[in-house]
Amino acid sequence: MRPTVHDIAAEAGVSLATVDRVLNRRPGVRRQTVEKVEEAVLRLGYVRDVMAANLARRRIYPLVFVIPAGPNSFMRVLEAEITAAMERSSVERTSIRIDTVPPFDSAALVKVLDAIDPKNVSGVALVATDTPEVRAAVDRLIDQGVKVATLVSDLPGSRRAHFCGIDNIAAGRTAGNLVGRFCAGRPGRVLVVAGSMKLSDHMDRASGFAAVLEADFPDLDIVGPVETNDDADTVRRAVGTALDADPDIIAIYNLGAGNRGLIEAIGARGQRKLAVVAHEVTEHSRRALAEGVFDAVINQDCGHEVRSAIRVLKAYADGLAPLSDQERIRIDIFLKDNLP
Amino acid sequence: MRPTVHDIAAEAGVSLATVDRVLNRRPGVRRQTVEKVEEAVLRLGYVRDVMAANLARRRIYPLVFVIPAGPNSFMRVLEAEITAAMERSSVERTSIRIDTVPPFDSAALVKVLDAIDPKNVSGVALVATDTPEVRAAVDRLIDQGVKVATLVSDLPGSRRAHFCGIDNIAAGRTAGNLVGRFCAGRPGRVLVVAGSMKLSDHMDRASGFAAVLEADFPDLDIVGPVETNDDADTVRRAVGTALDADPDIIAIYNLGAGNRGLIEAIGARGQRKLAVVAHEVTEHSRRALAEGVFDAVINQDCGHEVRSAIRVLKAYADGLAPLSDQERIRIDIFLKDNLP
DNA sequence: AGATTTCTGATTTACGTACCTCATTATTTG
DNA sequence: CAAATAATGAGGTACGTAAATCAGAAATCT
Repeated sequence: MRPTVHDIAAEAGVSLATVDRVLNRRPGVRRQTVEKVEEAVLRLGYVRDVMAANLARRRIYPLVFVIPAGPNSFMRVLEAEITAAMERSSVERTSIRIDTVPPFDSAALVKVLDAIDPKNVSGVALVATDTPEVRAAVDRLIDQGVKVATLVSDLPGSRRAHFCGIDNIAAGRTAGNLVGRFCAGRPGRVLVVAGSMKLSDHMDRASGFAAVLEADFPDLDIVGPVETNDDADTVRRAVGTALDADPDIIAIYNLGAGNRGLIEAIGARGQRKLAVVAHEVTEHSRRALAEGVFDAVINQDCGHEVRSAIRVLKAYADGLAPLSDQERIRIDIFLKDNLP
Repeated sequence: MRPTVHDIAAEAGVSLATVDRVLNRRPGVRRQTVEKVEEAVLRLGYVRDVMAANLARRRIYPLVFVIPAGPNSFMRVLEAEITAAMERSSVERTSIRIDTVPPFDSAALVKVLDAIDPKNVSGVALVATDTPEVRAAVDRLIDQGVKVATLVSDLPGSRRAHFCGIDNIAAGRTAGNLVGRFCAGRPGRVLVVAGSMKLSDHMDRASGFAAVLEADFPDLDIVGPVETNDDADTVRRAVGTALDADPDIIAIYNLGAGNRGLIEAIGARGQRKLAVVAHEVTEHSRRALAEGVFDAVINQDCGHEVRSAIRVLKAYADGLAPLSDQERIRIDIFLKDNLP
């Protein structure tokens, strides 16, 4: 049987009330006594029964997800996953709110973050735009006791508790390896399409991709990255222009969103044989894979990311460390055969 | 506020005791009254608070994992993951036991399954050898009220509640696609190495692989599958013999274990350029990937599988349906760049 | 009708923790 | 040394459910 607070009280030779005060960091206990209790906790290997604790304190975890608005399919899937999590909220004792902000607008993001009431919110997960103002706003939240996790795109240099997302440098490297192999020694140029270099995930992918191409596939040269603000129509125009201008482009790596535009641009130039690697399994990219327009899609499981964010924020709110292994998000590679 | 048993009692106009009898399927309630209570449950949208319930009934979930003994790295990693889960057992209210059985020995497996006491075990997860006797033993367990999940290798035709593993036909197809692309149009033969055709996962992979090669890469012919009982030395000898005998082998797909033997056989014939795809990230395959001996490794996250098995068995023991999305195990593709 | 048997209600205790009040004992301060 | 303050103990209630007991009501059988 695992020990209970009663066992701790007996072991430490104090009353239940004192144990409770120590465990919950309430004042009114002498340092000596605190140590006695803490030793007893260690000796018996006591761990708080989180279920009983939550039951007793009628704990609910008010969480806020801050995600970009707009037509970006991936973000809409992410939103759907959050909505799905909201339906489990009564079971999981969470109370989840979604705040959407205009994409690529760090001022708006800061405003939303500053509007969060730390008294009624225990955790915030946000898709971060990597600017100093956002970093400052996040740190302000943290100073007010709110636990913060970044989602999809990290905020390096901030004090966020956790990043729920993939290693984007490695993702870029993976894309480089795939593009290189799919080109199979054929020399040429690779068009790189990005959303915005203000997103740390896009930055990282671009640099990982470039590093692999330079090191392992010297016959392939990079064109770009072209910035499109993740807008499909911009992607379509940019890719079209680039393909028409440069007949030596034999591969495309879209490290951002706007896959619909990419598919349209390629479709309009059907004769051309291109190796295409993109990110995120969505309605569009899934079809493109199945039809052979895309060769591979690199994916992050955003359902996993959302669930992970919730677990992590709850754990931190309880003062616990999350189970690191379970929270690592994989870099998925999807060919048409292993699509889920 | 979510409704409680008290609300149900009031709504149905019965006492708490009756509600309890209905909810826990205890006898002694008239059909009419049962219906009244069930209607009230539906009307109020009552869901049992699993935490409070477990607290009250001092619920622990005694689970048994039945896995193959022997040096198979993947199985040892699996075992390590189960051991890791055992350390969380006090928090997760589980009590986990591992039973190991000699590999490929369905008689021994049946014996172990039959030795499981249904009174003290609520769930069993097993790596199944696909034979009629095992199927029968599993169904016997199920008839005694034990929840059963298959792990890694499924048991088609049995009444197991859940399969914690990947779609192995799709995994084989994925391997076929990778091998085909890595050969880049070069004609030749592909050596297929398997563990045992008594494992449904190996069967499925072989058929998926063959289907893709036949359909999409007609220039590649299959040699094998060679059966090795997942023994590394057997793999080494078999691959060595095949390579020496047939200079047209340009690729190898090892759909079973024994990667160490494969690496040794390839290493001893260093001059030969081969596309190699194998399964499962282990110490050996990881190094082989990093060193360029393997080109890709298809993986199932066995940590995820173990955690999933536990969640699923607990859910079924509580009479709940598991959260299907979270329990789907992905077919991971690993290149050297996206190794976790 | 009376005797059973089958339901149902009322009430209680327990699970492990949180949190509250009130009383009591150390310890420090003036 | 008395007064003030800090530290601790004792005991209770609550969370939502499980499970048990016992008494009484209703249905069924003889």
